[in-house]
Amino acid sequence: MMDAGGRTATLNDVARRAGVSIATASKALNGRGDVAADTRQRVLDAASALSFTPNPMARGLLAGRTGTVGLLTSDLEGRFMLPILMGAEDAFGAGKVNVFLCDARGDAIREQHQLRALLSRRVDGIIVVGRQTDPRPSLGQELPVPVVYAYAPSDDPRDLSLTPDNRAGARIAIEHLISCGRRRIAHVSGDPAFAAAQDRLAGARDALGAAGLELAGEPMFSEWSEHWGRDATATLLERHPDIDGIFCGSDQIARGVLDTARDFGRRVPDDIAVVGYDNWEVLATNSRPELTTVDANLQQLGRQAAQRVFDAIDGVDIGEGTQHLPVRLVIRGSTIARR
Amino acid sequence: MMDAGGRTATLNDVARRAGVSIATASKALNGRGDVAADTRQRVLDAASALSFTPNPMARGLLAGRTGTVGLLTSDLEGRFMLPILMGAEDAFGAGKVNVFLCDARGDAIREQHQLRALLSRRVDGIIVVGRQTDPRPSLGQELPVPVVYAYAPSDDPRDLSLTPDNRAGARIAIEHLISCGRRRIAHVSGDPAFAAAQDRLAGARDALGAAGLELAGEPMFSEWSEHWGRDATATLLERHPDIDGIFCGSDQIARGVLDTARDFGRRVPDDIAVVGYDNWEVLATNSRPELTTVDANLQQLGRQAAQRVFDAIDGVDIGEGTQHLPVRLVIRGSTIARR
DNA sequence: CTGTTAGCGCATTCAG
DNA sequence: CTGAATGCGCTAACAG
Repeated sequence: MMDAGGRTATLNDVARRAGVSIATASKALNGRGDVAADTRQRVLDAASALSFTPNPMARGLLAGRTGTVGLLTSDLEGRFMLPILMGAEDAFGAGKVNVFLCDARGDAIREQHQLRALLSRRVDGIIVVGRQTDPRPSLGQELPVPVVYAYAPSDDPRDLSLTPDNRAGARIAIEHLISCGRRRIAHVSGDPAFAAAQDRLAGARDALGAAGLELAGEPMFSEWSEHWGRDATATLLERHPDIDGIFCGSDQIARGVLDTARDFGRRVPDDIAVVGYDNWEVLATNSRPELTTVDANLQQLGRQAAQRVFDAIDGVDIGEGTQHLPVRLVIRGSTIARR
Repeated sequence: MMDAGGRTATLNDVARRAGVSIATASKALNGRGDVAADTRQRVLDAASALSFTPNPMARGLLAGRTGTVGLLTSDLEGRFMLPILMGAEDAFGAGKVNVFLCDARGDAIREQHQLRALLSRRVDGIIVVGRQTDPRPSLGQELPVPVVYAYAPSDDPRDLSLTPDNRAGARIAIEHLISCGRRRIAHVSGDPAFAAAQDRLAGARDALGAAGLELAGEPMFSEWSEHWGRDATATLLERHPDIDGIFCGSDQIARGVLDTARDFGRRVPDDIAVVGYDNWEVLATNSRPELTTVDANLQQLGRQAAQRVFDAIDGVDIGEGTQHLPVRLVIRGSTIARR
């Protein structure tokens, strides 16, 4: 990596060591042009002997590309950010692209700041990751690089946004409950101001309607917490003692639901089947019984977002509008009893 | 940002617009050398009119510094990675430094790969974040940039590592239980192969010994899960029905402990006080009762790691060896009853 | 097949 | 005070 002087090896060093010109060395290393086989080998040997790595700045200066992309998140804490980030990092890391991570902490001013920093670094593209599925303000159309929105869609239909299909997720959850023989299904969800809450309710009603059923009681909205899951279930079991299924707006809520069902002496899944949402493993696989839940395939979503940015950088038209990506149901013991 | 041709403005454009040479423009913008006040103003006006931002690649090519730092994590999923990452991003983001995120997925080969990528990008420094507090292989002493290890210390004492003080954490947890009047305290922890498990046990014994007490029964080790917390507690209450306090190796385990205590009709904290570890909020604040737990101040740790890298880049000697950073106890309802 | 030449955008000599 | 020239490390034309 460094010669005796502590300086990192340059193409010049490689060329000299191989006894060729700097241009030939460049071609040999990049497989460009025609280079004699043995010459190429000499260059490769010299390069590896010196642990030569091309300076991406010099390279980028020519190409006008930096081989970097910006990942602008609005909240690193978020449970949703991570799988997306991993997926993106995955897709990029495979190639020669590196990711600049910027956390705006959900602050619009700070986001502008970070955006400027990314642009001044000449990133080749940007992925914007939000923490909710509610539309967020667009970064605008005037940016010199392609932008893809992940999880939280942009409010401008000219942008490309990838977001999980909450409505379909709720549908498959309800269909599963119905296929388990449940007919009196209630819904306990989080803050009704969230698009996710509304979309999931809509999906649930879609599926119930298609089966000629209705929700047992009014949907119960409050907050995305275990506490609420517990409280809601207590109320629910009092008002509708005959319910045999509960579809929850999140795994956290579902955990609370399971707790209270247990306290009330209802067996899950025998008396009541419960479905969560998010497949937050630490919650879903540690409950009694383990939780059937909807997984939004977020890592996949992150990978796709990265792929779209790639494509856009390569000049491919990636389309626009909000695309709803498929989700999947993970079936565990809270809907189907273990043998 | 872009002129009519869609090209981003260069120093040349600024100079021409201001009617000066490119060298003068450079000096004016960077406050170097002597430039007449009105000339400087003309240049600044031109620059802002063109939204000029210096190309960091051209600049870095000259300076040898890039203003970027690499964050090499071994596992993005990890619950510990995040606060550290946030802290670091925080400390850097404040200045003119940006963070390259690399996830090695816990794979040594992949880590080498990422390391090369970071070095070839000429990062000015590197933070290595691990997912356990067990020592990890050093990246070596031959790197051309400073490296700081966070959470997982390096196994080479010549490296600088920052890791939470698990032993002290266990001590304050036990001291708190004792101060709550508990005398028969048991310990349920995770995988004994983890340094964290051993350090916490040692700290617990320190504090018990200092009070002339001993652990109630043998420490119980298995895995860091709710399931194990439940199973362990069942065994524990059978063998030692008189215990009045349980110190848990993690919040997950503590959740399981609370569950089983409840099943067995033991009131928390009246009959048994429970302390967790990690302050994983989603678990700790949603349990019944909420969980008293040890917080490792990870965000703080991340900030410090970033600061050390800064200092090292500036040529300050940052020392070496493993430094154990202070942790704190967060007291909630599982040890002190709510009024 | 190989080497020479000319920049990419910028900061820094050194002359004017 | 200002500007012309030099080079950071590399690639892409073109000559040889």
